[in-house]
Amino acid sequence: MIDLKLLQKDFETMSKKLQRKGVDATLLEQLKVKNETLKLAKTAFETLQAAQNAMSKEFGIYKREGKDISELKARVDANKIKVAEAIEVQREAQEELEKMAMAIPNVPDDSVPDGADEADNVELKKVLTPREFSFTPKEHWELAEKNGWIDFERGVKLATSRFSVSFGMGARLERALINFMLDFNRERGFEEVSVPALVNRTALEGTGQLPKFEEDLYKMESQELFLIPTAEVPVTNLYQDEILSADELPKRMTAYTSCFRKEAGAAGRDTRGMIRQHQFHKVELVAITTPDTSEIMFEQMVNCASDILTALELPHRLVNLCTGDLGFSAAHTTDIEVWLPGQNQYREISSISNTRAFQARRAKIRYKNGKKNEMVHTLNGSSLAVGRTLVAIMENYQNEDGSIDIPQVLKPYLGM
RNA sequence: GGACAAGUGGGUGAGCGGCUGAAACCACAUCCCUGCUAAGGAUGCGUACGGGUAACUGUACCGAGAGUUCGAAUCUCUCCUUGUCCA
Repeated sequence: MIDLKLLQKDFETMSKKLQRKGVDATLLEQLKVKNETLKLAKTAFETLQAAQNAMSKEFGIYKREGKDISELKARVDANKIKVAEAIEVQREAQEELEKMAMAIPNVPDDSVPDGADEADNVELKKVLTPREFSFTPKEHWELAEKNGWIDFERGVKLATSRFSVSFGMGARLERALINFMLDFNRERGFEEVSVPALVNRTALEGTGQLPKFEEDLYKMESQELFLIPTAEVPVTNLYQDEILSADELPKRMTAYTSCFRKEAGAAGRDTRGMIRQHQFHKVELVAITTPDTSEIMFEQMVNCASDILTALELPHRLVNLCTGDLGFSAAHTTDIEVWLPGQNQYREISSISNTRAFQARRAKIRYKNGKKNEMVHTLNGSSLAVGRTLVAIMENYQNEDGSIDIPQVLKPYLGM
């Protein structure tokens, strides 16, 4: 949620910044007016309610003293109608305001470059040099099928398109990667947590997936629960509606979960292979920090994810997402793209975001700063998407005959 | 799945429909006293939103929602959660 107080105080600046994210200026204008309306409605209601409370108190005194209450009752009854009207006005204003505010994305940092889509993202640095192949490297689906690691047809048979099944070394590699990543993260100070894969509406509103992106979520029919699109949702919401003490910050967590996405807007993209699946494994990093330390944490998280790829000897690069590619909740995001020689391009494998207080305001996560309660900063990042890592291993470690070498760091996890 | 019971502030735990935003205790914070490994005393100590330079003040919140009432932590209903017993 955007900071309504700040919007009120410095409308011009905030409006300009949000327009970079494509938010309609008139919508913000309306929001500001609505906020003022709500304030007036609140004051009106509270004044009436105060009178009501005062009269009710008098009522008790009258009765105790045996005085006649008929005149007082008439006054109180008349006021009661006004109170009822006032609260209705306030409730409506509140609802409308919330509806508008919840649909507005986070304010992008000034460091976020302008741009329409991923083509405008800015490369920050490259890590490791892609290897030279003496043959034409194959794409991962070809390698996966050739080695019997992944069966795309049977995934479709069991569910629908964009589902796959891993067999043998493919399945074992996934498990090895998950364990390797969790261990790696733990050594960097992230506590491992295991969380539900189904969450309620409140949790998804807290991290910003709802109300705007419901069409990309799988929803249960029997009750209002959704399959998580990322572990960011349950892990961040662990502390929803809590006031943390300063000395328990920063909180650093890592979790492995399956993630579920309808990929509603991605029809026709990456239809082959396991780049874009409805269900995929991911190891996630989540941090909750004080506002003044969130950028340091951000660096640590980016490094953590990048270092995993380095340990796996996978060439990759860091890019700063432009306004058009930036997610709803993020103030700024660094994507990590891994080199895929089969596709001859870098592809996203991790996304690390600082949402600053945006999610904290929605999820009501605060901490005690001296006497005052302040919003925390929340950050999240993948480290890494397991399926895509497997893809990267297949394409980067392939041999001319189609066989695939195993990265050195994974061998202990495979009993090799 | 069925029966019963309970859900109060960081914790334990009182609470008659008005004098309860909520006793008491513990924890915590500040101060005082003492000078020895521990104790005593004083005060303070929920959250959100609004008004005020400030002291302070208004409204709401006692699992959630709805209702009865001039007035609800306290009565009624629904739901959720937890515990116990039965299947």
